[in-house]
Amino acid sequence: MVYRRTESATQRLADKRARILKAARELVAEGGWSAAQVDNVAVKAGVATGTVYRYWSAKAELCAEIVASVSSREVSIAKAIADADGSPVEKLQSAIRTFASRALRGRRLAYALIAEPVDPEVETVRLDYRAQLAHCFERILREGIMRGVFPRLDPAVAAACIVGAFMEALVGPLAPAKGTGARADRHLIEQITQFCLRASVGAPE
Amino acid sequence: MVYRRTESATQRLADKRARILKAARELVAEGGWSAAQVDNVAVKAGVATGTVYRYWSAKAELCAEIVASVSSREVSIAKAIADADGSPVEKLQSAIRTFASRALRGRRLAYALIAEPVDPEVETVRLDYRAQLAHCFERILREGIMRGVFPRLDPAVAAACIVGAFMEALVGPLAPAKGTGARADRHLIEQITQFCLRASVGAPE
DNA sequence: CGAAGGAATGAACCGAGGTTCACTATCAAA
DNA sequence: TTTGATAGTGAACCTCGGTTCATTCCTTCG
Repeated sequence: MVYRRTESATQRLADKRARILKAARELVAEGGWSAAQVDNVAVKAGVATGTVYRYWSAKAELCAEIVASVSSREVSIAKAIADADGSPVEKLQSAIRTFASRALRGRRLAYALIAEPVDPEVETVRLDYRAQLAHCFERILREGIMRGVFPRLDPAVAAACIVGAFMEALVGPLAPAKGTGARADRHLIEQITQFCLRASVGAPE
Repeated sequence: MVYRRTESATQRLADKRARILKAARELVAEGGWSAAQVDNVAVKAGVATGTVYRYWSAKAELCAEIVASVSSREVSIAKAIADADGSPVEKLQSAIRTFASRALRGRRLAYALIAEPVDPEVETVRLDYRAQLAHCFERILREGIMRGVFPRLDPAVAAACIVGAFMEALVGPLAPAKGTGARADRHLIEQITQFCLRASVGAPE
């Protein structure tokens, strides 16, 4: 008598896995990595502590999966922009604006994923994400330089500067997560975009 | 019979205090905050664990003092530049270059002081430092805008962008502390300066 | 229904690291 | 030299969080 999982049973498992993952992600989004203790996650997911270890062999793996799943979405968006048609200026502007506005929608999560350090294992995944993101900017910059519309600059350094600039301006000073309202957010995004654009392109509008 | 410390005894105490502080700072400079465990610090300072608590009531206080002492020097330098005579462009350039080159001399320490999170208590001190630093840039920017030599931009946001830009470009990608040599360092500093300058001033050279 | 095996449980375990404290060593005043 | 007070010691303690595992629950299949 071999136990064979029904389709619905498999589904239930997957659901539970997803539920735990979601709970963990939400905790990170609310209070950063330190809020995502295994016990907390379990409680929030309506599950026992040990159950978490049925799906991930260690906490670090769970965290890594959160980083990977959330950030892969962001990176693919950035890639799409970099690959699209259009002038480098437009693309750069679009990439910065898009990324900034998306990050603002979940500041705490964005901070946790971009800046807040974690276990070395998770760190690897996170740095990879950041590198990929920077790489998207780098490609756009490089294109602009080749076409002669951007001034001569080291694309790698400039890309890092761009990433750093909105990291700090968006999620850095907001550590106490002040909800400043949509109006202020728009202003912030606009200013950051201007800053990076001017730095990369030379002239603003 | 009242015990009164001799001058030399007081001196010895101060020396020991300084020695412990230095040991802790060096550990942070080598391996970040996590390397500065109380036991490690004590060993490095040639002192027993408990002795540390004779000079600081908690580890957080020791850490806070490290942050404060190192960063106050940096801030005062930045302030001096902001206060000096000269055109805003020159001052901005000088401030960025100075800060970047100083940070590069001790990347790991710079990272720990600028970016790496710690206990909330220490965090307060660190954020204060970062805010002061940003404020120096903000003042220079504001002056440039008032004089009409800088384009219109939100000085607070731009200052945050500047700080973030070199934070990322200088100490961000260097997590594995790659010693790239003086030549590469100079290039890096030059590029970052250009980037920030162009963003703030409009035209590069 | 009943056996078999996977899924879930949560209390106990364990290591890491900060902190304490009873004790010893040292120093200055009498 | 004795004595009162401070400095120094380091093993033990405590807390926090991740991990384990003996036990129980639940689902499938004969």
